[in-house]
Amino acid sequence: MAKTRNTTKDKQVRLALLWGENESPSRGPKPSLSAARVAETARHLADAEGLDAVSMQRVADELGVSAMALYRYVPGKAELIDLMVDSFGTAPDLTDIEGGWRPRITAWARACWALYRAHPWVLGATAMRRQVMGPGQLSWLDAALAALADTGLTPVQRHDVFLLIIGHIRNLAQQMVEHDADDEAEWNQLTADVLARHGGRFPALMTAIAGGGFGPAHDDPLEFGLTVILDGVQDLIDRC
Amino acid sequence: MAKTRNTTKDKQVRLALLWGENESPSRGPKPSLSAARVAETARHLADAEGLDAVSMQRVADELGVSAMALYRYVPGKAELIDLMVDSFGTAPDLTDIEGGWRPRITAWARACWALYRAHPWVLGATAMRRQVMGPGQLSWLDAALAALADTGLTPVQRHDVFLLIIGHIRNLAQQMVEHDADDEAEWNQLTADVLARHGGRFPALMTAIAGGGFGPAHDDPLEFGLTVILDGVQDLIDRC
DNA sequence: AATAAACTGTTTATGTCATACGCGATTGAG
DNA sequence: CTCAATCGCGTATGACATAAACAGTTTATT
Repeated sequence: MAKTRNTTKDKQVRLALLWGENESPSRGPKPSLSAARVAETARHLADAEGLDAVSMQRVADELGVSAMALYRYVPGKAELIDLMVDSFGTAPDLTDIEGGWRPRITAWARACWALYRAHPWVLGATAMRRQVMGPGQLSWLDAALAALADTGLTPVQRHDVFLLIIGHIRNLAQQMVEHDADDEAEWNQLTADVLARHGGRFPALMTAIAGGGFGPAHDDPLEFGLTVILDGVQDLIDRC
Repeated sequence: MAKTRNTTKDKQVRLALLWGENESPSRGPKPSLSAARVAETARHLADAEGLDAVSMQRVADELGVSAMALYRYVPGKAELIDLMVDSFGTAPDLTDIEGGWRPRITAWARACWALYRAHPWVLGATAMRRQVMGPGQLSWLDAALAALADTGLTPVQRHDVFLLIIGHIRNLAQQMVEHDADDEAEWNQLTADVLARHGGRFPALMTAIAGGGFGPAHDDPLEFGLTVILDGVQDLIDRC
């Protein structure tokens, strides 16, 4: 109950924190930390050891304070994660890119993918929960929509295309998280054993495996899906 | 450390459980439950109250046993969730569908999407962790690959197309989880307030909002992305 | 039939987590 | 100078997964 209960006040606090709109207090001791510093520490921790390593206790240890001290700067863990996600700064400037919408949105996608690949925990930090967008995330959204401005698509369609592309990137990130080289081989072996026993029930799968369809991942995982999606978008544009 | 440590034995146990390959013991009292019954109970719980409601304690309560009793049937929570996911049975038969690959894979996608929409927790149950596929999941994979058999694409390409489509479905499910009608309006209002203060930094976004690009979701969320992707796949086929 | 082994469900304990509550210390506003 | 606001912290609390030890039950072996 309390978990899902969100008052409007809570939401305002959450947004204000993200947008740096909190007035600083006049009385009392000088704070030794700041929300940004806490978020930065948590981010380094996530980069180094993954999202699971980010507990309030651990972040506090890293900063040399007690766990409860963090709550003076951040309302709770959810808001801390919001801050971590938004702390990557704004999207790169794509306005100089020549050649129309396709090179521009491609460059956007590559930049976004680079971010997800460098910081895989962002996926877990933004999955399965209401996303509260701060200036950083909004700038990425803005950049993508700007890249699609001259397509002739409607605003709704442009938004849909954006969702499709970010979705593709997130899917790749997901597949990457699951991927662990030494583990991979072992699973493949065990699954092959199982299939040897039950393979008859999955003819298309057996054919695909025999044809190498489950071999090692591509050099450039983004390429295939992005091409397919953008070809489809081109068709959509042509139809209008 | 212990969390990520998986021996080969563990993996074999996990797969055997999923494939129902465990020999039943000869001595000792008759078990009052079974792995399948535990999984079924957990699944009902997840359907009714979401994945967060599925704790070992809660599932045990539901079955009228102590929490630890479950460990006689399931090695741990992760394996229980594997079972829950795989308990949906096999994919529908698509071989009767006329008109080539496109109607077939479309039917597959709609069936898959229906499953995700009816049981949104499946997304959370399969995200961010190594997927152990049982007979149920493999049958869905097999059906999708079979639908793409006559495209002339390579096995690798067919697998990639599959990943693209399942990814699209999962993205929609993700967006659906985040969506909560009463909540939605409130967030939109608060975000609009923020944008009124900082909107100048996001011109393309402001244009999109003014043009209705962030209005209510589509009647058929699957349609747009699926059409774009399959058009792209058609282009790919034509190029070969 | 007697015994031992295998298996049952349970109680109790451990460790991790987020976070509510209240304390004494600090400090700027009046 | 005084005091209320604010600081950082210690100490709960309750949820969670699961390890360990135990007592009762059933069957295979002797």
